[in-house]
This record gives sequence, structure tokens and C-alpha cells, in this order.
Amino acid sequence: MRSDDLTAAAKIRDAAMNLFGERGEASVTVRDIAAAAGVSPGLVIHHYKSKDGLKAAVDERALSMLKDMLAKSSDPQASANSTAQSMSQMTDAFADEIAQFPTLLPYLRRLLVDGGDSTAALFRSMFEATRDALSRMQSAGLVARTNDEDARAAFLLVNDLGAVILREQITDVLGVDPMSPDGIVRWGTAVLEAYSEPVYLPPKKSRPNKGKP
Amino acid sequence: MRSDDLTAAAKIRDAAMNLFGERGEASVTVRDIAAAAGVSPGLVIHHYKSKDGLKAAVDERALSMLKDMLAKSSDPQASANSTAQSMSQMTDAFADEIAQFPTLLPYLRRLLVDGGDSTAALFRSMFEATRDALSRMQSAGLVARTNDEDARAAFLLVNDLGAVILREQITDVLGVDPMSPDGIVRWGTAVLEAYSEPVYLPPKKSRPNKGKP
DNA sequence: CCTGCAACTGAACATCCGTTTAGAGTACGA
DNA sequence: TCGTACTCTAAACGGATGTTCAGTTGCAGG
Repeated sequence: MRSDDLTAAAKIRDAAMNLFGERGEASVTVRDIAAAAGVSPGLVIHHYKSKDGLKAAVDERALSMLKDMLAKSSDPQASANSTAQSMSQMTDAFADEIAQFPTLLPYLRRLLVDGGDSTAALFRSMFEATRDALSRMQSAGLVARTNDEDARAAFLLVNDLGAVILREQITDVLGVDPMSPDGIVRWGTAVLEAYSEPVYLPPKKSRPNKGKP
Repeated sequence: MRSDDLTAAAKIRDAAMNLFGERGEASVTVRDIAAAAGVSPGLVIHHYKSKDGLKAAVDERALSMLKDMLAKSSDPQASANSTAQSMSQMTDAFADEIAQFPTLLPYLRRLLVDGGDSTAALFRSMFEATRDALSRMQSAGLVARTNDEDARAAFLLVNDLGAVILREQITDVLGVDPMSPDGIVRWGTAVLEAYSEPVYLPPKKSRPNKGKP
């Protein structure tokens, strides 16, 4: 049953995750998926009942992978070495996780970008996790106080997700993938600097402003 | 020719920009566009030769509108009142521009999200504009110095575009559209605070870290 | 008036889509 | 050995899609 390499159903699911992440569900046909998985179009429907059923299975799989990944990266933080983590250790751990599931981030990007109810639920749960984590860090004196915790949490979350969504464009202008082992250090350094030291300085007579929307 | 309301070709183009921005090109049919514009499917092809031709015309139109909008919002900054602009004035001006072309931002979102060569070119030009603006502001003492200007410019740009891309999700969790007259004040305040005062505080013994990818 | 040209429509066309169907091959227990 | 259940394929079906085509309208210029 689960013999040599992978079940045909699993091969179909993985191929679909790949293609959906790259092109979006609407631009990927059942025949594309079948060809990528090396099976007939009929088998795709046989295993997943319909294209929507396959999409649901891929969604479930991706959310499960994401949950595992987030759990794995927050567990050791609270267990063994509580305070001794340097940023490079953090980023290295992330880069490892990302490299282990190369199809997850592109698909997460699609989940966020394609809209719909599952997108809203996913974003909301990430938002609440971020807000709670910031609240805890604020109590621990690691994060400054603010008048609008919701807006700040949403802003920080959007920034992280923005790097996931615009990963390809960032790679293009910086010359390095911000989710690669090399790039994540450079990106994380810039992020940490922007959040730790002021970017905009108070002017002499008026107030600071921005240039782009 | 350009009589009562709008040319049929223009109506088709505007309807297409609407639908493309909402659902993405692949999910919108020529018949959908024709119905929204109140014409026959054949006329769509007659005017734009093909669906791809229509897409190209819509892209061109959107980029032209974006260019106008960015030009209009950087002109008065250098002309009349050079330093007396408050943040609320800035955001109000932006909210006005956005409200004037309600279909532009959703389509810009699609341009960024759908990928392709035009996406890369658009992002790169925005990146260079951001980097140059930051460089000028740094010379004027309005922005702090950094070791990696490219990474910082990309980061700030990605954050702004993230709000455009995830606008709907932000609206959902904050209860207010960050691109609306009300919401843009709240969002802009949080952004300005995060960039002007430290978010992450230096811990006593170790270094700060983050919670989300 | 009428000739020509552009806007426009309704119907048709070929193709592609998701899905169905009939059946071949195989494993496994009775 | 038979039968049953399961995986899988090839072919086909109905419907939707982008595009084409023949033809009608309306209008500008000689």
C-alpha cells in the first residue's frame, strides 16, 4: 500500500500543492496535476471526488504542515535554553524548516492571496497568535508599550507575511532569496534593526513623513 | 465618439479592471466582462483583439493611473509648503486619491500578486523610488543611517505593499479598512510609531527575538 | 443618394475543461 | 479457484471558453 516511494494519492496531492502554489488553482487543470503526478486524469477525481475536494485536501495538508512548523519553532523556545537564543540561531532554525518543506511557503502565499473564508480564518488565527505573543513579550519587558496593540500586531504580522508573498520580487531586487539560509540573515538583520532603532528621526521644526503609499 | 457616458471600449476596459482586480484574470471570462460592460462578447475581442490584449490594455491603464497618483502626491511636497505637512494631511491626501480611483488598489494588488515580468518591473521601479527617497531623507537628517540601505528600502516597501495586498484581512481583524479615510489614520499612526520608536527592547541578558515567521 | 467604414450583435466553431463510465489489471481472503 | 474490493486507465460526454464569422445598424463624406 505505502510501498516504494509514495502512494499515488499522495503524489497527486503533492503535485497539486506544487502547481497550486505556483500558478493558483484557477490556472491549473486536473490534467496538469495528473501529468505532474504521472497518473491519469480520472484517478485524480477517483481519489478526491472533485477538483474542489483535492483543493480541500491540499489546504488541510498545508495547514497541518504549517501548524507543525510553528509548533516546532516555539517549543524549544520555552523548554531547554529559554533566553540563550541568538538571532542567527533563530533564523537558522527557520531556514532549516523552510528548506525541509519547499512547497509550503509558496502555497501559504496562495492561501493568503487567493482570498475566501479559509484565508480569513488563517489570517485571524495568525493575528491573534501574534497579538498574544506580543502581549507576553510586553509583560516580559521585551517589547515596548503602545496605544493600539491590535494595529501594531496587525502591522507586524502583515510585514512578515509581506515577505512571504513578495519573496520573488525581494529576491529580484536584493539578489538573494530572503527565505534562504543566506538571505534570511540579511533580511532578519534589516527587520530587527528597523524594529529596534528608529528609522524616522524627529525633524527640527516639523514632523516626519513618508514617500510611498 | 466619446459621447454621453463613456466609449464602449472604455467601458469594457473599466469593467475588466474591476473583475480582474476582484477575481484574477484566470477566473474572469470574456462573457463576464461583456455582461458587466453591457456589450456582446464579440465586441470585446473586436476592440482588444484577444483576452491577452485586453489584459495588456488594462495593465497599461492601471500603471498610468498609478503613475499619475504617485506624481500628484509628490508634487506638492516639493512645491508650496515644503515642511509644514502633518501626517493627517498626508494621509487625508492619500485617502482622497484612493477614493477617487476605487478600482486601482485592488488591481495593483493583482499586479503584484499574479507574478510575471510586468510585476517584476513594477516592483523594481517602486523599490528604486523608495531607496532614492530614503537616501534623500537620510541626507536631510529625517531618516537614520543603516548598513544595508537596499534591504531597508525593500523592507519598508514590502510593508507598505503588504497593507495593500492584505487590505481585506486587515479590515477583518481591525474592524476598519486601512485604506479608508478613518482607517488610514489609525494604520498610519501605528506604522509611524513602529518606525519612530523601538518596538523590540534590548533584554537584560540576551538578545530580542521574534515569534512569527 | 449612396458608398464605405466602423461599431456592434447573435450564432456558430473548435478546443479545453471537469467529470463519468466501462473495463483491465491485481491483490487477497474464503 | 472463485469472488470481491481496489487501483488505475482510456475514452467519451456535456458544458464552458476564447475566438471567428456573417450580417445589421448608423453615420460621415462625395
